[in-house]
Amino acid sequence: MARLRDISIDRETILRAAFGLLDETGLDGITMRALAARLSVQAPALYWHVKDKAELIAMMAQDLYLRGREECRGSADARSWLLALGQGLRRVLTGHRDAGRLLAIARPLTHADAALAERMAAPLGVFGFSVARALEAQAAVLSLTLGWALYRENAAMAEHLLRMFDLDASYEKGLPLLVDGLVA
Amino acid sequence: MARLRDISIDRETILRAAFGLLDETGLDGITMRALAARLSVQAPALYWHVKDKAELIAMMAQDLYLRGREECRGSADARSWLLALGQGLRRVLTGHRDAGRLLAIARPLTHADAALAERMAAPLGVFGFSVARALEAQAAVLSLTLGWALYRENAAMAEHLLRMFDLDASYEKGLPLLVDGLVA
DNA sequence: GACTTTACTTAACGGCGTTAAATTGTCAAA
DNA sequence: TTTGACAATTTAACGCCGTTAAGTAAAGTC
Repeated sequence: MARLRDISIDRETILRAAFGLLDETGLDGITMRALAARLSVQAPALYWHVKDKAELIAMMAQDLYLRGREECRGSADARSWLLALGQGLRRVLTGHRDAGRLLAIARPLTHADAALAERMAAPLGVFGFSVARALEAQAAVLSLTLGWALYRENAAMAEHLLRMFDLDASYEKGLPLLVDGLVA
Repeated sequence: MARLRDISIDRETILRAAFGLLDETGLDGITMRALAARLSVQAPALYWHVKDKAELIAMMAQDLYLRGREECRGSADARSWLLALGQGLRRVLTGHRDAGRLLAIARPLTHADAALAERMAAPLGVFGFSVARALEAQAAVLSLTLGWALYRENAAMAEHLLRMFDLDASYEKGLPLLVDGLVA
């Protein structure tokens, strides 16, 4: 497996390096050249593993979503599942610089078919939600969470405004309000 | 006033042209050269009126926010005011291509001081909200709305998924849930 | 050992935001 | 009525970006 170099790159190492670069330099700092340099490689080498930059961003977005959804497993009812979804994604998003902006500019999944929709709806289906209602509820929670993350990333605006109210505590308060309505 | 050309450009015409360009070509289509061409001008001419592209995007974002807030005026109580805020902004965002993405990447206002915070909180203050509670409530509504707009702009993802649930109707349902909790 | 495949390199292209410098038209003062 | 300051643009260019094309060396295959 070892070719020209002792360890060669693959999609996984590229993804990890991209998150490292994101945290250090922000979304604007993610360039193919900078990412390649971090992997001790020339920029065009990345195109062997990744179609283009948009696909890389989409990979990162999907990774964030999946990590956010991990916390939902084991929830006892729809209410706690939706709360865990929101808080899980929020924790993941606050854990990476510009993560909200990244999700905002990421291009959507290429193949979103009915099977995917049903897979996404399955966890809430266990608690008696129809597919449509499950997707609606998730969309609401994810929308609120993503919007909040974007608010939070506007640090300069938050600078003065955050002294006048607690954005994080506000989310903790707002999320249950929405979720309670969704499960009612 | 007429100089080299019959009509010269100013910040207002630039802003309008930028929205026209946004609607026709999307966020990626907004380049200083394309914007200049639309105004029959060379790109560097824009820098006489606008500091840089980030300022232009910030101007557009502010314009969207202000237009969204216009519908709130005349609301009789906090509940209807917050509902009007959400629906107003949502209507503005759906009226421009990539408007959500634009808000997501726009850099925050440079001078967000205590006076601005109080001005933002004033309308809800009339209905007995403290400054902190007013800012919290607005942040919640705007977060949900912005998040929803971003969802909506992912048309390809929506393509198949939207056949399984109605995103717009879902917002109409989700917003009151949140607002009812906020005013309770 | 010849041939293919994998995974990279070097070189380059066009487009981007932005800056510097030159240029042109307008207006006020001399 | 010429002169000079000023406003608003032009031309030219720089460095960076994503991306593609073509070349190349190591590893796998027959």
